[in-house]
Amino acid sequence: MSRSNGSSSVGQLTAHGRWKSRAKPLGSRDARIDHDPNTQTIAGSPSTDWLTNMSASQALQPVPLWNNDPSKKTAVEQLNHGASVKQEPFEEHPLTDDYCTSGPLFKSMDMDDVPADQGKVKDADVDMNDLLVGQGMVKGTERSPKGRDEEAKTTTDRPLLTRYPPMWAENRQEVCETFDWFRSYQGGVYFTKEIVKGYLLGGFGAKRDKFLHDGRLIISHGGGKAESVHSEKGRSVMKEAGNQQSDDKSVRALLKNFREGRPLALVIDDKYPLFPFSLASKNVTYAVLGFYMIVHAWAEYENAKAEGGRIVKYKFAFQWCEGQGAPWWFPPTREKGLDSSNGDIDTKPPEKSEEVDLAVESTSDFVPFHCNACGEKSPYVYKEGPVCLMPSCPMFWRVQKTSEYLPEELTYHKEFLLLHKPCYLPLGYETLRPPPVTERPDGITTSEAFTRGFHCTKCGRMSCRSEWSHWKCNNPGCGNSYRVPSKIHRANEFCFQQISSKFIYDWIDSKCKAIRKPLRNFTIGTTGIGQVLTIELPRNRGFLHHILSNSIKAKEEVSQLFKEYQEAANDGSLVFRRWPMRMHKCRGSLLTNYFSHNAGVPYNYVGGSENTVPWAKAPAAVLHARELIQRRIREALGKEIQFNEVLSAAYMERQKMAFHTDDEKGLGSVVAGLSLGSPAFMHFRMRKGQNDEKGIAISFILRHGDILVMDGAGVQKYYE
DNA sequence: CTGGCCAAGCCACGTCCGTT
DNA sequence: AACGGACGTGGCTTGGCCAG
Repeated sequence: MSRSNGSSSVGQLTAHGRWKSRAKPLGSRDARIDHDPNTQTIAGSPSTDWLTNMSASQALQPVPLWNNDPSKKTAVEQLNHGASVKQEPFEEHPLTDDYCTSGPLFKSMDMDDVPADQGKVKDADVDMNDLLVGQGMVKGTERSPKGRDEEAKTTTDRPLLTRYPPMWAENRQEVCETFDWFRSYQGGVYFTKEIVKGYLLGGFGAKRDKFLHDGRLIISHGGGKAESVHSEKGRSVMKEAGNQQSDDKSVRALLKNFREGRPLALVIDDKYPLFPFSLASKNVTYAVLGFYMIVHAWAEYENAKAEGGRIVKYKFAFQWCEGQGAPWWFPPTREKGLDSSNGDIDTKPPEKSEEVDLAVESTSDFVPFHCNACGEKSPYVYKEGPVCLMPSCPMFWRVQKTSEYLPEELTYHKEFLLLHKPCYLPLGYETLRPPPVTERPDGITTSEAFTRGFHCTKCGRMSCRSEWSHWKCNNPGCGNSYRVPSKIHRANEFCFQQISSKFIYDWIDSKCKAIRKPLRNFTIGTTGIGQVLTIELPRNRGFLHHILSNSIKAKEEVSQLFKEYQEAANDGSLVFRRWPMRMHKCRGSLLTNYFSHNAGVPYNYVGGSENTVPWAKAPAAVLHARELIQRRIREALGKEIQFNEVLSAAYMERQKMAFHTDDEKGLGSVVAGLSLGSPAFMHFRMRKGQNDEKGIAISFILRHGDILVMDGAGVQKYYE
């Protein structure tokens, strides 16, 4: 089944009780209590001092990393010009625009500049020193993908970074959840509506990729990977070699950025072979370089296994945008031409390539090549000949005199590798930093903004929101955290929220052959009346019981429970976390899209035993939830069930749990979920391999206090 | 031992359909 | 006609499982 929050700007909290055999508890994953969106509560742990070194008001200050206001020099610029290389403990700096870049990020840019008495650091400083990447060299050959060209090999022995990048992350989810300019979990080009916002330079380099002028000019093959095999109607089809890449959506978007002069953010990962420093030493997997402009875009023929032997690939030249200081990865001494003065070999970048030496900054316009055949202009890229670089032209990639294709080995035309005229950032591109999340007058801390990641102003690390109560920097040596105060909300605050739906309680696809039985009344306690709707699944696969919580007595009790959950989350006795998934396809760890807490037997699928507390240590709210679910099932269904696990899940706005089954080994045949807070949908569909209709078979709206019981092993066996 | 297949979550995008 | 939400599909990724 899958569950999603029905309303917007709400958070939810869910707890599920499941029954597992005593023998071997393996994970299970259903049953939850959803609670209201707006009321969301946040579990906080006041005992942890996440506000250390950072007051709430400070934390709310916008802190641009790359300041493009020319009247304000960035820290980098100041350093570059020899001003303000103060080495005060960064904790004492006011949190100004300059703080971020002149603080720890660049503190040990030049280790020789650090006064001797700085060796005696305060405790707090020790952490920050830990943040600095150690010096030394790293053998990078093992990281070089096969087929890398010669230039890549020259960078295999790369010095370590001497400081953390202003924005970096250990895994891709952290980048995508924190950095608005790159939200693509898979592709290397992030674009929306044909506008590219971010471009990832990764391990799949191409011949003649370049990293020049200290990274102010970068040449990379365009979006799209090597050969591409497309599947059409179940068959694998090799796409026609001709204009494969120009049809690529990401290439089209990149070309549009080029035409319209839109900047984009460049991101590198640790497999990018041309970056002159090694990111690997301190778990820097991804680092944001900064804003770049596409200054050249052209097509090339590339040899391929595909029929015809050649495919069209697009190449792009990116140039550093002015107004964001100098690139962060070079010591300021280098900018001043003093790079030899400190004699510190470890901080020196590798030898320049021949082409870099030849390249002198130029402000002249690049003279294009005019094609006689098609009349279009192309840049004069390679020494071996000016050629037409329009794939539609019959003279594409052919030398004009001989009509021969360009040779395999090519050398860049000298002038082509010069820096273009300076590229200035347009308005609206002031900062790459994510906007700060601010306190809301209604005390809601579960809106979508609160699900986004955290960019640490101390060490630059981007972190996912992994705990319900606050943000925490994932850098082990940093310890920075940030919390926005939240309120406890009552369930009836969410009553006004409606979810758009064509059904009131449930919906059954006629093709799935399930039978809805008549509404039945039952007795709650001695006087209360409850109602239950039962759906009988076909072929004896089991039952789905929807126990409604529409009597006053039932509502009172679940509202009290809802409050208990929020209080426990706030006082830290119940910690909701997002746990890494065991099975996923993204690089690095991938956290679930909801927060959870497990009690009883371990839930292996998410978190495993780490995510599980024994009953003796379970928060009272969890025990109460378990007791309530068991009692209500007894009253409504006449079944006596002892659940041996309660998984409590908390959802913020738009968070949800994907389709899954609760068929872990050791799980019993009954899994029940209690929803608290805002309404939520729960969907069931046939599992793969079943011959039944695809698509959602049965849906429920679960409102505050509703309990859904999945009764029978067949439910888990055939549905998800 | 190897190669093929599958997984969960997310985004981009196409289509359908209802509303403006 | 234009817009936008709902829904479905495809693609991406990488380690583990399983059949050959």
